[in-house]
Amino acid sequence: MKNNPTISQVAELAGVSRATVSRAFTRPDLISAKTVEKVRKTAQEIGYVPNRVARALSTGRHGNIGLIVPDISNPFFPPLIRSMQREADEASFSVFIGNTDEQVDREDQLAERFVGQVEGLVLCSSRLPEEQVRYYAALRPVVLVNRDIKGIPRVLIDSAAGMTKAVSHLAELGHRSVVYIEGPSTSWSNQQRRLAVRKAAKKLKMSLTSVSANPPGFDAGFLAAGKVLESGATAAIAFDDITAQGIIAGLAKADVSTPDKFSVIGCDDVLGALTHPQLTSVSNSCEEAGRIALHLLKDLLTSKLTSDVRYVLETDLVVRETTAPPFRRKK
Amino acid sequence: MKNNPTISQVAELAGVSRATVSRAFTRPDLISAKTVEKVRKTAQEIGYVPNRVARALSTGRHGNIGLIVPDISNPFFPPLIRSMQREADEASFSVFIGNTDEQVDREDQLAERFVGQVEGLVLCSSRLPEEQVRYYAALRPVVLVNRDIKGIPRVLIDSAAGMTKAVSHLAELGHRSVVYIEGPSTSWSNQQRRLAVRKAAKKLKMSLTSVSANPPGFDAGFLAAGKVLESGATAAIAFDDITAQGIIAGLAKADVSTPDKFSVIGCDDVLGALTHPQLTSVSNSCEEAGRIALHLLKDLLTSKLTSDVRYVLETDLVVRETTAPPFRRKK
DNA sequence: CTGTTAGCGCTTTCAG
DNA sequence: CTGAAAGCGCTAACAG
Repeated sequence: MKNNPTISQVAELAGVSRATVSRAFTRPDLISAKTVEKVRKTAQEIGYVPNRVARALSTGRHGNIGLIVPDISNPFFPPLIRSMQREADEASFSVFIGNTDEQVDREDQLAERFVGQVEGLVLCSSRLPEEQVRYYAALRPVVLVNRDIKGIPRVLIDSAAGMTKAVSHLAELGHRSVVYIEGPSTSWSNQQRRLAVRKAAKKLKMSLTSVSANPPGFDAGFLAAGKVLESGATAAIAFDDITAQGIIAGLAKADVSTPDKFSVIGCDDVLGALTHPQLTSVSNSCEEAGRIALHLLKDLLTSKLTSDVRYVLETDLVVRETTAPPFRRKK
Repeated sequence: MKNNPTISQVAELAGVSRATVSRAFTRPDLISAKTVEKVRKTAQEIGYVPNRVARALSTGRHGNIGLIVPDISNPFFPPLIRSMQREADEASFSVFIGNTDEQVDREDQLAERFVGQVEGLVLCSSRLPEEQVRYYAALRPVVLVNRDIKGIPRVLIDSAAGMTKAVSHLAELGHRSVVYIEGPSTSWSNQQRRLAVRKAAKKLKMSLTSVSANPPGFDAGFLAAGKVLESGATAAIAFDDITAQGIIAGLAKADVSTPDKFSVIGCDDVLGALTHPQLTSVSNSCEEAGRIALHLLKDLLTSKLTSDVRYVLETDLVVRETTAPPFRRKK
């Protein structure tokens, strides 16, 4: 179990050279069928499995890539990881997964650890300083998801369109005052979302305030509910779905029901129809993002990528059950 | 970007031997501080990063492990992956992630690909035939999660205890009639859960019926709501949380609110506090499962594991807001 | 403290 | 079609 059989042992037992054994596994077309057969059989017998590390050192290729995400428990990421994985498998790539728990130093640490043993890196919602990202990008091909750095291939899920629609939707329902619940200030996504909401509100002449819920999550949303109420708004748009749910729970605690007395819109649409009432949310195409990111990385690895790629995925509003006309509070 | 600087280049530029450069990175305590400084600096300048592949070949250790799960989008797994990752990081292990989409051949393929480049493997809910699992276990240390194979270290999540408590909980609230929503009939988990519910109901002299929701999921639960109502029960225990949410939604559609008019309990506790009202559920401690699995693997790697380990994790009931005393329907 | 010398296991020309 | 030989980049005794 510890010392694995090597190519030499197979060679000796099969009565051939090491080169032949090697070829039997990598270029079987180059040697006679019966030799392949013989080699494979004896390999099987002694439990020989090619050592990919040695192979990698020799060829300079190992087909491993690294994927770093801030929080795998955030339902936004699993579909992305899954689709990326799938795309990776197609090219027989193995993927290292790294979870940073939203901490920059852990992200840096993981990237550093990965960079010496991968052909390329995909950084999702990276919180690393730009120069640090560039450092890694200089070492190995890097693709970014939801982080916009010029010169580094990136796929961005642009919530702007969806957010704009969200504001319009609220306006149509009659809301005049809305509050935006902010995510991490360093997050590109948050910046996009905030900006879009701000613009739309201005255009529709709605009043806008904002409340922070950082790091985003159910608890942060729950805690933010008080301030949301104080804001005097009649509707909230949250940085993400989980935070939105927290707000709904927090409001309920204060006897403010959704959507009768307060409207709430989430973002990312990761909960789907799962909750009750079902959350109105800005959908994203994170599966597609994963697929495309890996595609870009593959292209990068085969030098097929020449120009600066900035792939933007649009979003849309999915209206469900947490939005309704505003409730006129007395007093 | 393609040809990375090697130890030799650093050595030459720094005017030392390759061994010294190597030591500057791996055993800095063995050489003078100023040499370390000098080496590190020139390395930095030319963008040298130790090649972990070469290092691995030389030392025979690379600290990589493989993790294979059936479906990363199933909310059951992310927390497990996350805790495993965390535990792995502590020992500077990097983890390969593999998603099988519940397909045996993909699982086999991933395991085969991983086995040549990892120190150990963790297989979650493996669908592989036992002999195949044993094959991999002979090649590399393997730890199983939710798969019970004698002789291979495994951690099992046992829903029985939690299910029993769920039934008791309902009994204490005053319920006399409960309905169990079945998952896949071939699923070991479902069998285990159904059996536990049946036993507990019998013991507490409660009447029990069952309704199928197969394949489990939100829609199946939603559709099952009608039958749940017809059953005459006042409470339901669902095979999993998602199905439970579907039932709640289905009941709501029929103007039966939870928990005032009907109590619902889920299983797996993957939704946490996310929903409103928050779902009462049977927790499965999958985080702990991940942590322990990795711990076992580490022990296995350092030959600290002697006897056959079969670690069983108990489950517990997490009472939240979807259970209440029974509503006495008129008529 | 630092340099020299062998490999780790595999692939890959280059000959036969 | 198969073998011999030369590394891939790094580490690890063993000397100095």
